[in-house]
This record gives sequence, C-alpha cells and structure tokens, in this order.
Amino acid sequence: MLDPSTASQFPSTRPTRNPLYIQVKQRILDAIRARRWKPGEMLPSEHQLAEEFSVSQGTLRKAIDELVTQNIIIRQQGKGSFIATHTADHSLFYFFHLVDAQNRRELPHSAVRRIRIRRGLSAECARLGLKAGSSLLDIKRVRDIGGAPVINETVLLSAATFGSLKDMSESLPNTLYKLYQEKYDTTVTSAAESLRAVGADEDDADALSIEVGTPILEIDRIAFNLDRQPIEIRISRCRTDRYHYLNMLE
Amino acid sequence: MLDPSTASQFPSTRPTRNPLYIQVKQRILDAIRARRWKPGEMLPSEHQLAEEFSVSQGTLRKAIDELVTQNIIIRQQGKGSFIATHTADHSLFYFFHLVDAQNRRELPHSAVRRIRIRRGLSAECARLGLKAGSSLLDIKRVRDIGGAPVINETVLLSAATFGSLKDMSESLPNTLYKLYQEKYDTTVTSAAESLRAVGADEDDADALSIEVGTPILEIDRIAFNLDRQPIEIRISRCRTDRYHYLNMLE
DNA sequence: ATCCATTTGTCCGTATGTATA
DNA sequence: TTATACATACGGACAAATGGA
Repeated sequence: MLDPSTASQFPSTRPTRNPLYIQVKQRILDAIRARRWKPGEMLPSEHQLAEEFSVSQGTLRKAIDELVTQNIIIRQQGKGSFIATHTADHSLFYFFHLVDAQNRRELPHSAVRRIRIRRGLSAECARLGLKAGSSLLDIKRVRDIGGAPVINETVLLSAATFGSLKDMSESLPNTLYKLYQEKYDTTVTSAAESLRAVGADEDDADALSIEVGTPILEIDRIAFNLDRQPIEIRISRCRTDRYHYLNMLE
Repeated sequence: MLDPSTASQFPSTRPTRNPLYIQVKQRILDAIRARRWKPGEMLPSEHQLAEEFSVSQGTLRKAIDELVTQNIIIRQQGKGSFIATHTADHSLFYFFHLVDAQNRRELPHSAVRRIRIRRGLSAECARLGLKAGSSLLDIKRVRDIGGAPVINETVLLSAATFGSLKDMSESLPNTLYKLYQEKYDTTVTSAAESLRAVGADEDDADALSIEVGTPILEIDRIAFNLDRQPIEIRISRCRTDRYHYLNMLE
C-alpha cells in the first residue's frame, strides 16, 4: 500500500535515472519472472552475470545483495547463488508467527474442512485485484499443534488461476506456498497481516473446541507475489491460550 | 571480551577472526556506548573514520551499512551520518503497529492513570534481568486516538535506573523512548512483542469504556537497549474494533 | 587425505556522481 | 561557486567454503 518500492515498477517508461545496481537488480528480477531459472536452481556465477550485464562484480554483487535481503535469492559461499524455494522451514520462519510459551515454532498439521468455488464478495475481489464477482476458491481448514486444534483458517484464491487445487482437496499439503510455487509459478515473497481480537463464532467454537464468544486472535493476511500483486487472502482465527503471536522488532 | 589469546585456544570450533568490517562495526558501537557521540550528533566523515580505524572507505562503509539497517545510525547524502534519535516519527514507525481501517498510523495521546514504585514479581524481575524482588516503577496509562480510548497500558521499568520518572508523573511525555534516550542514556533499538486475545477485565473495561469480557488484544512487549539487555516491559491491552495491529512481512 | 578449480566473501584504492550548505 | 559528505562504480587481489578429482 504505502510501499515506495512500487514506484520503481514501471517497466520501461521510467526515465531510468536509477543507479546501475538497481537496473541490474530489475533485469535479474525480470529474468526470474520469465522463468529463466526455476526455484532452487543455481544462477550463473557472479563473474558470469557481471560479464553478461557489462558491469563490475561489485555492482552485480550489490544488485544480488538486495535480492538476498528480499529472500528472493539465497547465496552460499563456495557453492553458488540459488533462486529461493518455499521450504517448510522458510515458510515457518517468515510467515508463521504462532509460538509456544518457550517461543518455539512448530509447523501445525492441517485438515481440510471444506473446499469450494464461489463468487467472491466485492470487497474480497477488490483486495485480490480481481473484477467484482470473480469466482474464488474458498478453502476452510483447521490446523492443530501437538494434536490440539489451534487455528480455524480460511484461504481465498482466484479460481481462474488456482481452481485446480479443488481436485486435491484431500491431499492438500501443509505448506500451501510451496505448492503455489511448484504448480502455479507463483512465489509469495511478502505479505501484510492485520490482527484483531474477536469473539469466537459458532464455526470457530466447533473447529477449535471452545465456547462461542471466547476471545480469539484473528489474523487477516494478504500475500503478494514477486510483482507485488495480491495472490491470496488468508484469515486465521487462533486460540491464544497455549500459543501466542510473536513479532520481533529490530 | 574477545581476547584473542583465549580465543585461539579453540582453533577449529571458534572462528576467532571476524571480518574486518564487523570488527569496525563493533568498535563504532563501543564508541557510541561510551557516549563519544550523543544521539543526534554527527559522526566524523567516512574518510576520517576510515583513517582512524586504518581501513578502506569501502570497509568502513560496510560497517556503517549494518548500523544503518539496525536503525542505530542515520545517513544523509551531502550532510553526514548521525546517531539515530527517538523522534516521535521513528517510534511511531518502528514500535507502534496499531493502524486505522485505512492502514494509517497516528500517535495516540496518553494520560497517566497511576504511577508507583513496587517490588517486582519474580517473573517480572527475571524478564528484566534483575534480582528477584527488585523494585520496579509501574506506570499505568490510557492512550486514546481521536479522543476515544484505545489502549490500556502498563509500563514496568527498573526503579534503580528509572525511579526518578515518578516525579514527572503529570508531565510524562507521549513518547517514552525519547525520554529514556535523553534522560537515561538508554536507547531502545529492538523489541519482542507477544500478542494474545483476552477478555477485558474490570480495569480494562473502566479504562476503555467497554464491557467486561469484551475480546481485546494484549501486546506484551519487552524492549532492549544497544547491548541487547532488557529495559522495559510494556503490556498494552487494546480495543481492536476501530484499529488493528498491522505487521508487514517482507 | 590432498590437491585443485569454482564460487562467494572480504578488502583495497581510486574515480566519479549527487545532494547539501 | 565552492567545499564537503555520502553514493555509486570499477577492477584487482586474496580469503574461505565447497565439492570433486
């Protein structure tokens, strides 16, 4: 929303007074978007890329520095640089903030409750950048940690893109972002989470084994792809009696 | 601390040789801790500092890069580099996450409800790194946005260090971190927030004009100084009907 | 177990661009 | 205009990690 970096997204109309390393970064990003390298694949060496873009290795390095801090590229000394993949660990660390009393993270297990395709409400379509009335894939699942249900979750996706997910309703994996990346060429790189305290409704009470009205934490997340376009709405309604949401500020 | 003679006793397990730019960063941090420059003050130029530490400007620049990303130093092209200060804007952006429906931040006004010195509970003292039974300064205040009460807040500090704050109970400023920095040589640079949904108790109900049991968001924050020592516990119990907690993940 | 090529990481010195006062 | 300070860019050198021969 208030992201200044969206201002640098104009492809070629830009007067391009940008620093060279920013231009190189954009060219690398374009190549990633064009699937020149797939997730997990190794990039050419810094020397080769510098040669290709006709810049010094220092400039190319600075370009990649930025992509590394954005978790788009992973660098490993002695091995090479790789397009980042959505491993369970990665998703857990960057996108999952519920921890136990000892601040430990544990990936919850998921069970699908219902999955269907429906017309989106106008507000939902607007948030996903879709035309009003577009059809959405609506997944409801309950996630539990250590056997106890903790999260009552709803996931909304454009059915035009992700509709075929409905066919795997039973075998839906735990880490959806990995699936988006592998099956739909969609890499989630950033997200915005809005948190509220609300009272459990009947659906929550049923899914989480609590009483109606119990205070629960609602996490409303919107996830973005490489192009900063909204991909997914995810509403997680969480018990916070044994787990809490941890946010490090630094 | 990092005595090289003792460190060399562990040749293979302990990488004794930090990169030069990390060493330089630590030396600059030490100088800041020693109050060589006060908050807001300008550092010597990169050229001068490079000379002083006998490193190249590139290496010095990389050291300062790290301090800039940690919000400890602010750089301004053409002007110089400065020790970061806790302006209201800075605190607002990094430490205040309650926003309105349009995702806009607004610094709330504060009114002190009660301020006193008491013996800390063992859990509180442990979290602040104090001996059990140490005396704490306990501040209760209500914060409102646009005239409506939104946050019922409790702040806990070591009375040994911050006890004199009690004398300004009426004139306590809105942005406490700025005060810590200016009056107590304590700069808050990082924090950890734990969020839970809870039901309002009688105190919350009274402060926030809501009914007992209304779901509210509890933010339990522990704030750290430059040395990563815990300084402050802050428990904010918030209405989230008109405002919500925004967390950007990127 | 050792050597060796490859790749990223660090460091240097220099030159030039750009913002500020 | 001028001086100062940070920002970008270059090219070269060596260190450290990795993995295969």
